Amino acid sequence: MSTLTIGALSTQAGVKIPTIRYYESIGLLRPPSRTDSNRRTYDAAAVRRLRFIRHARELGFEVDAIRQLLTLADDPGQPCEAADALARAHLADIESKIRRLQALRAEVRQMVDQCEQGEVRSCHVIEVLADHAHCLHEHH
Amino acid sequence: MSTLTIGALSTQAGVKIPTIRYYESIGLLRPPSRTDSNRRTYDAAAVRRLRFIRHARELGFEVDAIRQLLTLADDPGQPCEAADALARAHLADIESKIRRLQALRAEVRQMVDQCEQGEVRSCHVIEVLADHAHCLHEHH
DNA sequence: CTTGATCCTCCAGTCGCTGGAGAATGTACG
DNA sequence: CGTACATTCTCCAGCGACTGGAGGATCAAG
Repeated sequence: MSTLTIGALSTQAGVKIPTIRYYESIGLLRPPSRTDSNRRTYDAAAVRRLRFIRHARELGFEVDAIRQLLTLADDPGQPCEAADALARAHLADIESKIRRLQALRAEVRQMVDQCEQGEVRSCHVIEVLADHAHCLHEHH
Repeated sequence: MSTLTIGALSTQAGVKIPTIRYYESIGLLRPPSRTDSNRRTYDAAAVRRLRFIRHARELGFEVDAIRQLLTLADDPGQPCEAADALARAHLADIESKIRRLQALRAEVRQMVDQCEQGEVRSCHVIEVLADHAHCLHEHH
């Protein structure tokens, strides 16, 4: 038998059941056929599609980007510029997040390193938070 | 005159008005006194407190951590271990986020670099997403 | 036939805001 | 003094991407 319950799809794709229903509700997954008793039934294509989604989410793609990637994946004759552009945009996004976090790390690290474990009165952590002027950079 | 309207507090602390009201609603800012016509009135201490909050948020501290930091800052005789521990925990969190993003960057970069700008049929971006086996690492 | 697993829908909550509706004030100008 | 515009008030809904609970129906096994 090649039809799957939502539970089977969940385990095969590694995505929780409420999440699957959520994906359906936002149009990432097409509404599947149903049994007489109204239960969702899926096929192997649904497993592939859901794995694609899961993988893209794990790589940090937003749902909107995934929606576009799925449209592209469904239409194999198209040029792949669009997919490439989405991935490049995502890469740029990741890189900017890394840079920002590295700057934060420097600030917080400095804060922690200068703490002399005394009283709050003279705590560097508290001081830095209270006064921006202690910071490495003007703008975070 | 040393009392401020919410608008003045907003500009002096660099925090939007709805956000100030939100902070009050979640207990980060204490409910201020009011005028006869029910408008909030603040003083210089409120500006300092709100700047502290803003700065901590800019450094990526979660609201819950800020709540604890504020309690500590209000009680200057306490040992600063607790503040230090919060900051260290935050530093560890930032570092783990950086590591995770660097791993993602490697995956996505590889995906993008191997794209040959042909058709979607043979697009590396789509292929990688469709099949986890193409990835650098087993687990993201 | 009964038990327990699985499924259904609907709704509320998470986090940290953000913004709109609609009404009440405050301030400035003529 | 009136009018216009700015500011404030409260309440409520929405973002993104889920997560989980309530309450009820159905299925599979013993």
